[in-house]
Amino acid sequence: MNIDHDSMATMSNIFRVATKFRSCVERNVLTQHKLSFSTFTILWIIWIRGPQEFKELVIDCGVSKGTLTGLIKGLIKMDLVSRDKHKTDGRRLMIKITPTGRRLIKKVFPEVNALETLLSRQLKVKEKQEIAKLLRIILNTPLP
Amino acid sequence: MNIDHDSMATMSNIFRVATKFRSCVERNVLTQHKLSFSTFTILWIIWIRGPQEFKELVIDCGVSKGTLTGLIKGLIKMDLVSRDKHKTDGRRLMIKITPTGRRLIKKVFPEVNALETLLSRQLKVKEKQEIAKLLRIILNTPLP
DNA sequence: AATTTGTTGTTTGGTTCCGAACGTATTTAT
DNA sequence: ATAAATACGTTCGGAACCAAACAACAAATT
Repeated sequence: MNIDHDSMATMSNIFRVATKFRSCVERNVLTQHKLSFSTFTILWIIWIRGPQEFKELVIDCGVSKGTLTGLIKGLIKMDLVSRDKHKTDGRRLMIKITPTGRRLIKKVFPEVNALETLLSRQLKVKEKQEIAKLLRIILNTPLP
Repeated sequence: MNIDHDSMATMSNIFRVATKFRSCVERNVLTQHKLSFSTFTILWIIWIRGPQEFKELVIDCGVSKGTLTGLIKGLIKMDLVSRDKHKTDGRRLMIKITPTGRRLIKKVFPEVNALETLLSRQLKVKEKQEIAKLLRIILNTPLP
C-alpha cells in the first residue's frame, strides 16, 4: 500500500486544529451572542471589506448559496445586516452591515482574536507567518 | 483596535484550506461510496488503529457524542462497522470494522490520499513536515 | 423584437450536526 | 448495603448544511 504520509499528516492536522478552534470559539464566544461560526464569518467579512455581493460571500464563507440565503435571512431578522438590490443588475444582491451589526462585531471579534492568540501562543511570530504563507500556497493550488 | 494579525491570518487560512479540501473529497470521492467526511473518518481510524471506544471516537472525529451515535448507526446499517459491549464495563462500547468496511476503506483511502498529495504538490516535503510539526504544537496547546 | 442562453439567488428535500435532557451502568461515600 | 455522584451512550429538537430544481433577470442570437 502506497501512502503519502507527509501530505496525510499535514491535512489531518489542519482538520484537527480547525475543529478544535471552531468548537472553542462557538462555545466560549459566539453562542452568547446568538451567532454561529458562519454568521460570524459573514459579519466579519462585510465589516472588514465593506458591502459584498452575495456570490462573493458564497466563496469566502465556504458555504453553498442555498445555505447562505438562510444565514442572511437570519442575520436580517436580528437586524445585523441588510440586503439591497444591485443598482444596475437586478439579479445581484449587495449585503451590508447595519449599525447594530457593527456594534456587535466590534465587541465579538476581539474576543475571537484573543482565542486565536491564545491557541497559537507557543509559536513564534515567524512560525505563524510561515504557516500562513505555506497555507496560502495550498489555497492557490487548483483542485478538481 | 488592537488585533493580532499573525494569529488571525494563520487561523483563517487553516479554515479555508480545511473547507476547500473537505468539499473536494466529499464531491470527488466519498459521495459515490455513500460516505460523509465523518463516517469516512470513523472508518479510517478504526482501520488504522483497530477497535476503538466510542468516547475516543468522539474526540478524534471532532463530533459530539449525540452525532456519533447516529453516524455509527448508519455505518452498522451499511455493514461497515460493528458495535459491541466492553468486556468489563457495561457502559462502554467498542466499535470495530467489518470485512466489508475493510474492503471499502482499502479502496477509498488511497483516493483521498491522492487528493492530499495533489493539493500539497507545490510544497516541498520539508515544508509539509514543518506545517505538520507546528500544527501538532497548536494541538497540544490547552484552550478553555 | 423574440427566442435562446447564461447568471444569480431562492426554495425544497434530505442529511449532518450540536446541546440538553434522558436512561442505564458503575463507582464512591455513608 | 444503600444512596449519591459520576460516567457513558441515546434520544430529541432545532440549526446548519448541500445538491438539485426553480424563478427572475440579463445578455446574446436570430
